[in-house]
Amino acid sequence: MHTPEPTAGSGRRLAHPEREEIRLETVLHALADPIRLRIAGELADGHTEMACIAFELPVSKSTCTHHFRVLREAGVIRQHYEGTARMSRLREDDLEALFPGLLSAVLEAYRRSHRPV
Amino acid sequence: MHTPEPTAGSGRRLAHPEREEIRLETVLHALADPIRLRIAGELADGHTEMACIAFELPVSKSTCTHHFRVLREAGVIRQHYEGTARMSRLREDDLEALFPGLLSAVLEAYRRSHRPV
DNA sequence: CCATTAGTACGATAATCTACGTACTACGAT
DNA sequence: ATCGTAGTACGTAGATTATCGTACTAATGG
Repeated sequence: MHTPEPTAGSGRRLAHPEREEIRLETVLHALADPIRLRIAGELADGHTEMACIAFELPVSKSTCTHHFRVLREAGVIRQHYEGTARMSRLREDDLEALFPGLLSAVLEAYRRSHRPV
Repeated sequence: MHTPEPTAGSGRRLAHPEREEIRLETVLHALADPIRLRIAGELADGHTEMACIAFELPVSKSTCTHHFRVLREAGVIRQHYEGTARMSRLREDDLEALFPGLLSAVLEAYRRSHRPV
């Protein structure tokens, strides 16, 4: 096997769960971390699509990679490459279909808790 | 110190966070565990008030205590003694005031995921 | 070709979490 | 007073998680 992978699309492969594979506990766990909740919050508020670097998170690059992977594997975000940048967006349609009102309630709660009143 | 505590009320003290102290991340974390999600689900569906033993959870007594404490300290449930039984109920009013729609969305999602269609 | 940029993979470490058993306490009933 | 019931407290083992640094890769631009 000298031709390991066709390297389809933009070159790098990203594993996403299918809609039916998304589990409630996993989604809640993904959103229970402050860094990841903030990522979801920023994706929801204005920046529907963002590269990882644009978040300016208070953690190292590799920790950042880790958190985006947790969100992606939980089914909270969808990622694809654009050049060297990995763009992320919320899977609002899938989550809404599976767990109606859940994501929007979390995001609204996030706004209330983390923004000055 | 021979009179350690007034032992008020039903005898044993239980620490609950005030409404303002309840944090979104902590609530999500509390609900992200399968056992605790199930507890919340059973409290929501018919048994507004239940003793710990009545849940028949597939874990030991001490683990059971642990999970109820996580839920209580997160602000998800309120507990009080009735004889030797510790009764639990969801803090629906507090959670609804803080995070509107969140608890009901989680519970509805739980019903969809964990009950046969 | 070389440098830069954006991000991954791997390995380590420290913290946190879940689970358990054992010993204990508080209440109610006999 | 003693017993059973419901649950806690404590110590601990094992798993998972968050964090980091270092080394690497893939795309873009000189």
